[in-house]
Amino acid sequence: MGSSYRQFCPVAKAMELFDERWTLLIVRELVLGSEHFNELRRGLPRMSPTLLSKRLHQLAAAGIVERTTNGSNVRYVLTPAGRGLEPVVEALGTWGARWTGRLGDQDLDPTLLMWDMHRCVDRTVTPDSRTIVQFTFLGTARASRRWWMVITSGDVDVCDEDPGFEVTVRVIADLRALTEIWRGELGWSHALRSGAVVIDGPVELRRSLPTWFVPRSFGAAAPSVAAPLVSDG
Amino acid sequence: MGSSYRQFCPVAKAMELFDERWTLLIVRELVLGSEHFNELRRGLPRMSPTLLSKRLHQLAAAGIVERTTNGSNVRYVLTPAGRGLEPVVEALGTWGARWTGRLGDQDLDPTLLMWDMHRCVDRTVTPDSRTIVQFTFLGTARASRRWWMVITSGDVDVCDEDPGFEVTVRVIADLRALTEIWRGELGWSHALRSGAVVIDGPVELRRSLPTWFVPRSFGAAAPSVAAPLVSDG
DNA sequence: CAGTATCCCTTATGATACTG
DNA sequence: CAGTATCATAAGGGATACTG
Repeated sequence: MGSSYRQFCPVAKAMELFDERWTLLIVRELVLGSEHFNELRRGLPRMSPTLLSKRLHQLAAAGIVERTTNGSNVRYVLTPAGRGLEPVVEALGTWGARWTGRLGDQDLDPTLLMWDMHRCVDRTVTPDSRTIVQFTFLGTARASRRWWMVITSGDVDVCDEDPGFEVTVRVIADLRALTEIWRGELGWSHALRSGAVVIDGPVELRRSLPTWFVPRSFGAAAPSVAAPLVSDG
Repeated sequence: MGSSYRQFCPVAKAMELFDERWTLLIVRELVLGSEHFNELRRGLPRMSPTLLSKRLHQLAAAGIVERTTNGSNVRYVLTPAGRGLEPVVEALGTWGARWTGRLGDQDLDPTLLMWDMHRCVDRTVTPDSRTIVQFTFLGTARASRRWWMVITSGDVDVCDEDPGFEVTVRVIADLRALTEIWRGELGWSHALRSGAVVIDGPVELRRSLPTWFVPRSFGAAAPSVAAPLVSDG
């Protein structure tokens, strides 16, 4: 943990734990349901494994995370204190959605977007049979341009290589547009009308696909209406 | 501001601003009503003026604070975006009060406690005439042992030198005990019964003094009932 | 899968003294 | 009162390669 502020104020005592880079984002990932080291890495791709490891130890020492092993199966789980952070993450997300302004180009990341979306598929509204959604992003480096999401009744997977199954429905999207949809700032209908996103496939799937992905994004409720802050992108 | 996380997540975008040391504590001070540079310094005594200045500029650049000058009078005021951080500070404070465990000795600070208390005097319940409360802390370095709070109808001042007025009521307290009272973890009545705090003066003032100070501490509502985290103090 | 081991280097920030 | 200037040190943390 960072060094002490030497203040009795509860805000200061809390921030002693969270004023270090990445810490609260790990908590966010855990709140969102990640449990394994490499799951966390996928949600925090810019973080070095060394640092992630260090932070997890710190969080465990602080009583926020518990590391449990079951044979060779390692899991990180929030303790009650860790779950108590959900309102903090929520408040930060709400503020960030409201006041943080337009995303910089560098904040757009197809890998992260696919990872985030794949864990928020509502399988009560997706087709019963195995469904493959192919995503193509425009204006993105070739390597991370094309993605496949394989939705089965038991699981959702994403990969950047053709899994070989026949594609059920295609999504061709401007990366920023889909990201903004995901953040709740842009509506599917508007994006489809403007052509920033195109859905290609059987009509009933084209219709329902926008309901398949249910952002658990914090603060998604409040699309920014008033003037946001200046972006420093 | 700290470097970018390169994530579109609103929590990450928010934490780009707040994962640097002191930043959110400055916001806390502003929320609590400090406006001038040296007021902020008093609430953040361990922060160097250079760093405070830097942070204020960062907060201004981020649109959270506005610096206004009126002749030679400089004020820092939260913008709407800054005021929007109140729920964040609140959530952190609530979490900190609930889960942060027993204060370390190094978190106890009579100067800070006096500064914090003096701005939370409820002048609707203090005597009408000028009232001087003398605080004496036990087990504290001589220099910061004795304080005078001068409460008038228009103002409240604290100083660590005898202002020369006749003392109206005396408070002799264990520093930790008064700090815990202030945090809402310990009741006045309990502290008075145990002798950790003694109030000396006219009976009606002895009775009412505990109501004079109304903590605006965040999260003071929830004295920690369940097991708090291990303190690393 | 679940991490460690290194290495380097920027940067953050604490301390102190000074100025308009 | 409201800050700047300067300095030295420690760390924080990014990148990459490697291990059980």
